[in-house]
Amino acid sequence: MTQSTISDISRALIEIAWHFGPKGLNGECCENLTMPEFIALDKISTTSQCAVQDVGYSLGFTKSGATRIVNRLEKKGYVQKIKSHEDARICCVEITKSGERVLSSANTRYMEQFHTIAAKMPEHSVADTVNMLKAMATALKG
Amino acid sequence: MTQSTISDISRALIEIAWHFGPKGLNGECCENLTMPEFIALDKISTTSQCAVQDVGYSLGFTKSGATRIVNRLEKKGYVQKIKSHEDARICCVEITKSGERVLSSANTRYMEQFHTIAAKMPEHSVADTVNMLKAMATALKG
DNA sequence: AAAAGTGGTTGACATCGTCAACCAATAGAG
DNA sequence: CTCTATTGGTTGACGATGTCAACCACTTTT
Repeated sequence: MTQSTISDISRALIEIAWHFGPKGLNGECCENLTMPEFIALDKISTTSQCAVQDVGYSLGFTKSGATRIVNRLEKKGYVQKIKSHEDARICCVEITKSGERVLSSANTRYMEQFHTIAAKMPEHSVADTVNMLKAMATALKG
Repeated sequence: MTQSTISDISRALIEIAWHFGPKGLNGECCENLTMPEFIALDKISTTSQCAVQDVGYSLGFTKSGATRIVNRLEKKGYVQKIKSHEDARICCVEITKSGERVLSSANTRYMEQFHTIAAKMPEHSVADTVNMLKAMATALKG
């Protein structure tokens, strides 16, 4: 029992998580966007009237962590903070044109990565693989 | 084009990578083991005469990063460094009993997580899912 | 109007990995 | 056999990133 204490399935999950995770893809998703920044930017782009804490929530960060990541994105010119008219405490975070561009570019990079991998899986069709991953992602949220 | 700039497949991959990655599972795989430590420990447990740099290589870390992570594991009592007899420059890193215990426990936790997810995927059998993930992991290495 | 709650920010801090310089040991060339 | 180049590993300084706790500003409750 000295060798191979962990199972294939754990190893596979880890491999995937590591490759597509914060450290994979050379530690950056696209240009100067880290993985958490990518997730944050996606959240912001798909949420109208996105409060700073909403960003933190989707990343599992504290609210101060949320402030920091939004500030970083703002400094890079990818988002803007605008005070809400309804409630002056809330900052609505909005994606800029530049942010949309970089988000779409990061997406492209992800897709390329995925297709490179998918091409190396002769036993599985790309469509099946995609379906399974989507199902898994859905299951993760539920 | 303001909404939803990134595709479902990217989103699914990110979801999975984030959940099973360094930040997922509450930021720790098991007890006081981080994700990179988990990977390192697995590498060490399956490699005989494991040099410090081998650990770094499997994580994509520099050699100084490798030293640091091995030291952390050593401080926690999960590995031991032993000078090689053949080449006195090399430290052979070996897993301890305590290390094996924690590795196996982390593995269990991973498996539980996976099965919870798999149970929520009615369209896909667990076996199919496992096969696909393994195929993907293999494709990643090749 | 006072008290309690909520959104956001900030300073101090811990963690973690890199870079570059370094030491020790080995291997190769003459 | 010695001198040099290479290799494995460590360390100090540093940058990046997230947390905690205290704080301010604005709202809501009483």
